[in-house]
Amino acid sequence: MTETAPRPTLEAVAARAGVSRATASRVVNGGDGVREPLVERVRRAVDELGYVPNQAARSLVTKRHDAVAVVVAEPETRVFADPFFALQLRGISKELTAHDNQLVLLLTEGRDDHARVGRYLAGGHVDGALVFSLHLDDPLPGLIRRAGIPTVFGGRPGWSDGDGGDVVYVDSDNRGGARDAVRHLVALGRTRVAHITGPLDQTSAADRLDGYRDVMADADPRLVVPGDFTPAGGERAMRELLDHRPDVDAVFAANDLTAAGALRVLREHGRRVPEDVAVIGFDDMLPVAEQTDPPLTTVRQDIEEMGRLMARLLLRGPDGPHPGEQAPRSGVVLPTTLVRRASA
Amino acid sequence: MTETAPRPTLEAVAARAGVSRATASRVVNGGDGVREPLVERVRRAVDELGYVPNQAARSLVTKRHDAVAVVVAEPETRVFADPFFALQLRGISKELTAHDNQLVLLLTEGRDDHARVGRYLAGGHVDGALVFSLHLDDPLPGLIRRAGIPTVFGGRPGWSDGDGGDVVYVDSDNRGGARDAVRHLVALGRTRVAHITGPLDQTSAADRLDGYRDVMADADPRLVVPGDFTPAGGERAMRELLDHRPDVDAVFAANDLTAAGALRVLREHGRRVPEDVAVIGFDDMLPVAEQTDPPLTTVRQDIEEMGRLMARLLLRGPDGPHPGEQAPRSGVVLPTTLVRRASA
DNA sequence: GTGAAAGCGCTAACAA
DNA sequence: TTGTTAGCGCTTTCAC
Repeated sequence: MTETAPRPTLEAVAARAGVSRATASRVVNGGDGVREPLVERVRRAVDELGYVPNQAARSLVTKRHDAVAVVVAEPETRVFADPFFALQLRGISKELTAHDNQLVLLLTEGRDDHARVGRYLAGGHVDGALVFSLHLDDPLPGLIRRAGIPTVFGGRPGWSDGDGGDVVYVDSDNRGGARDAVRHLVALGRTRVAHITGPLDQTSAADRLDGYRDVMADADPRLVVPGDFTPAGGERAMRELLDHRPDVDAVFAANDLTAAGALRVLREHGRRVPEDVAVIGFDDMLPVAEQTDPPLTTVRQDIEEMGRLMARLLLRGPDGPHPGEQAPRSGVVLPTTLVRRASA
Repeated sequence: MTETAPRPTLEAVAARAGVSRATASRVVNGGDGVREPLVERVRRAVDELGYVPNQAARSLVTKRHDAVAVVVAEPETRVFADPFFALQLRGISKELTAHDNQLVLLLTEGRDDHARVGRYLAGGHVDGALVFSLHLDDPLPGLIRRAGIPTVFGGRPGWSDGDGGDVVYVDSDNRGGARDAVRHLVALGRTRVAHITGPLDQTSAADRLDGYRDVMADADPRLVVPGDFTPAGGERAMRELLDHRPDVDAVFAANDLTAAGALRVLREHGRRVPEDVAVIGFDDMLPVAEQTDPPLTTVRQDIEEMGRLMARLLLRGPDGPHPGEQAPRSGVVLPTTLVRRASA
């Protein structure tokens, strides 16, 4: 990596504009309290020299970094196999950019990485962290709390906080969305509504199951079969379902991928969808939901907005754009909507 | 964003270990030329205090940042709708982590963003950039070259470099992979092999078309129809194909998504795959290729490895881990392999 | 081998 | 309003 040409310093700008470094600094940082003609001269000098502030020097004294870490625990490849995370990332990026913050991405792959991430966060490189922690037993949240930097979680964390829930997170209404889906199936006249769950150590999956149970309180336990958010898991579960309860007339799958798998098995067994079995997914992952046969009725969540909101909450601290307005001390839950297509 | 507790400085470590700041610094940076007992004492002090070096202070003097920007131009949502980019990102992240570098993600959404990114890169926040620039007319590459920082491109850039090709990039062998695919179809005895292209302003798509032509030099031009890397585009193209050349007996689709669309239309028209029409995709995007009906024969590229390699090339400058070993002055092309499943 | 001291580029008191 | 000055925490000559 070759060394680049030395860039002009504030000193150079000040000299060229015929002012002190302090005044030049003031102009660069907004120009409040500097008389117009001077502002003008400094601005010109900045342009002519192509001056860009040295962030390291600035951080050294301000102790701010205008950077936010996005931490993604990634025990499984799955996290990346669907566009879910990418969409959140995009929302986050947009919001951070709007506030002139940089996005530092921290991907973790195991124990060693956890230590590394903990060190990084504790090391004061960033002003805050956005964390995607998927599992109940994830050590990451603990590490991060110990690092003592402002944090917003993506999805409701699985652990309960010892001292009473001042954990900030953004989640979508998994339980409510599941309820809507199942109610829709019931309204369609289905009476033997099954549920293929997600991995229940993730709160999103657990919440969806709860939503199902809210409506189908006393359903046959055999109508609930475990899945894992993958198409293969959906196939397996659907076979089991067909085995134990061949009379099943509706399936609420924990996500679209699972539903896609179920759909395939149903076709394989000659069941018509939705005539014989109605199917509903969750996520409204377009590339999946629109491409299944038939297209999938599903529960939509605004994933990009979740990302934006996370960033907004993080930035909205005492030093944030709205000093008065306190960040919430716990979770924010975004609504979901049922999207009707052909499968139910 | 609340201010966190003041962290221990090198000064504190030195005091605790009973050495000078300079010695403490030496130990923290590897400990060369410091006598063992002192090293030991400093190490202990670091642990006890939980000392983490202040990166801003360090950068201020070293002018290095141990950070690399990943720039992703994202004119279309598509970039994120497939796991392609996510996989590269993962490869990049792994490699950077191994070299203690941070990953700063820069997502761009339009003209304004370009200026912002240019400023950031020129501003000396990072030691280098990994750039994904998809289109021929993208202004980003120019901006970045002007920023004058070491850069590696993901995919062969569409523009040719004025002063003779010292553009470093990593690509996979799109042309060779396409050739293999088409040859395989020919070997199957197919004589009317069609190609559904990708967007031809992307070099990957253009190269795949070239590969097709290498083998099918004098095919009916109507066997080549434009697609856009999406399933919808694949459907459209397949319909056109069936219209103009109902006798088509094989299709090489520019990517798996396109192939999935084509497959659907073929089924719709009662054509059996592979009996009536053999189909091959490109990418081996598992969630797509394995889940189509029938599972897709396709050309695999090692996407994660591309990411790793990009990072490795960037880091391998004069200051990198292998000072002697120069980075290549142009492109590195990774091989592809044909993965046989049921569709051809 | 170790320490003293200078200084990276910037902001923020404080004086003027 | 503007300038002077003192660091922020670290690395790196340069003496010792």
